[in-house]
Amino acid sequence: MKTILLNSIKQALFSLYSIDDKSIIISIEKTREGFTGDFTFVVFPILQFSKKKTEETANEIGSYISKQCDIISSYNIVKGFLNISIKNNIWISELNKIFFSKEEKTENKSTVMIEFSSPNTNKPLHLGHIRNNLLGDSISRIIEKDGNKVIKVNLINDRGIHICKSMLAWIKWGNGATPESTGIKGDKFVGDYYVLFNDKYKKQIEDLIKEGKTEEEAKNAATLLLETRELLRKWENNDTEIIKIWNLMNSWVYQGFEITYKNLGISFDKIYYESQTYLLGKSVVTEGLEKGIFVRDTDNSVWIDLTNEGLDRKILLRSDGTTVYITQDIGTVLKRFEEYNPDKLIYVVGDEQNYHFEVLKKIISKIDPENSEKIKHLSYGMVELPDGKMKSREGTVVDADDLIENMIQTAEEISETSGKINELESYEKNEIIHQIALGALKYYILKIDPKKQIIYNPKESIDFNGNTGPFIQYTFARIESILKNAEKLNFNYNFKLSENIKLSEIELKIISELLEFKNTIHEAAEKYNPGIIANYIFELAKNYNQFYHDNNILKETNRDILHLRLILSKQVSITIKESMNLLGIKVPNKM
RNA sequence: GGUCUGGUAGCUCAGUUGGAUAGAGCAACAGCCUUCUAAGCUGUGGGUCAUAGGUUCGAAUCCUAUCCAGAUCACCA
Repeated sequence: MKTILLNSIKQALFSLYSIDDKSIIISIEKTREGFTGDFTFVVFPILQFSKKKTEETANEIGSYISKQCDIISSYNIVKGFLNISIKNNIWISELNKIFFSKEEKTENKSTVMIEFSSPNTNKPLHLGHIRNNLLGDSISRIIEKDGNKVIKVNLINDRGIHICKSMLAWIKWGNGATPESTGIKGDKFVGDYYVLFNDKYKKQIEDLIKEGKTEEEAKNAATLLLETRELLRKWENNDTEIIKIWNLMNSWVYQGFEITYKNLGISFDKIYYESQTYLLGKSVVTEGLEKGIFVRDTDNSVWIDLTNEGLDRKILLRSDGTTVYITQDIGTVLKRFEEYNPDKLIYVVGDEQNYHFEVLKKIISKIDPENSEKIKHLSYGMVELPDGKMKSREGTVVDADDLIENMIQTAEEISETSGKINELESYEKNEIIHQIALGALKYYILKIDPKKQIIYNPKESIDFNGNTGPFIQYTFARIESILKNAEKLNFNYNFKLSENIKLSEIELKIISELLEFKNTIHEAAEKYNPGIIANYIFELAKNYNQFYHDNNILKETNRDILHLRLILSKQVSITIKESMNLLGIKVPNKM
């Protein structure tokens, strides 16, 4: 419909003022609230070609297209704005089209690999990780829905000096305790030992300073740190005893993560472990050295000089030959292109690493220029508390499991008061409450533009009214209830709507929104922004609620109008379900 | 200090790539349940779009400077 209109305008411009596509970008937009019309064409840019007055130009275009194009019912002009109204029956025929068109399976346009989550095995998941997980999961769904093949990957940070800290603490002070013996969730259990290590280490340093050492000396002399380093050496030399403990502790963590992932409804196609990838980049660096991309310093460390490109010098191999963070990233990038040859490789990582990814792209561009352009860093703002950053060491962390548990409790209370699902079986009730709790949480996080930071105030609970997940779920449940009651009317949905119905303003608005669904998905996929989907559903649900309030659908006596309203409702419910699914949110039939 | 990101109603956020009178939701206030689910609907109040210049028919949107907040610039990851 929009394309027909656009083409007609293009034709008008060409035949009236000989303007072709290339000399100017022609676009139409939705008519603003408060003005008559469905679409608006701004004529100001045309004046330089028409050399006529604004009104006159607008009039010429208006009368040309309304003769040419038979979907137009009327037009009006306000200043330089040409407002065009579309015939009523065209809207209905468009609704017929989307309702009866079978979901065409689009061929996979391209293959997109998305890395997200990437947890550290020392730290239980907190609200920051939740944002990462939800963004990664949602954007995967959106890109897939937009017609691409998506591979979701997770790279678990399971090695390094920090992992040795919790291992050392457990060996020294754990007395053989396990998550089973203590009843603590696996990832929390290990996380506690990490905290314990830091406490003891801090104390040791304080003691050393009291003995008269400087802070610097104390840090190097602390036996705990020396022992940790020794542990790391043993690990890297494949010491069987250490590897055994490492495997054991990791298995606890993974059991814990599994529960949280399941609660969040998140899964991966492939899981990488850093312990298996951390050596990858080394050979690439050696090759690069020979080609002169990298340089070796006098102390034997290897660097890349990016000062010409506005960045700094960056180390790639330490003087002792070991790799750093970015070295393994170089390796995994190249390996992924080799194994899967994705058209895009997206990293969902916080904006604190913007610089890291800038450097990574630059480095790859020197080794493999073609693929470097396919790397995309989906950067998002940190989640912070009103008084600053969450710090696991200081205990100012909003724990993922606790937060989910809180949400479930609130959902339960609200549901209890409303009493609408009280008579259900408890397993069914719990399922619905879980859906609502997670709907509220996910929507709350995802509706915000990823690049903005979120300040989460634990004292103000996440809302269940207004622009929220539950509001949309509620709208869906209401529609489902209507459709269920409508079954008694034995309505046959399989014939097309009569096009002679006069649509109300709100009906027209809803139809026009339904028509935008596909474009919205595409836009969200292009911009890597689930918030666009969230805003879209909210608008749709809000308008539907107004429509619901204004019309008693099932009491309508005119069969044609009843038919229209049922199909409209059904299409809205389908659209809500699909778009909520893009945010990873389930919608209940009752609530 | 250099670089990057953000600053829109008391609070949380939109603003379709430069268009008309800047919009929602919370919170406040006033209404609406004998009628398909009131987690809903309707209405009222609330703004120097951080500030100052510039670009043009037209700026919250583009440019420059300044202020505020955050991130980053490691032989950490």
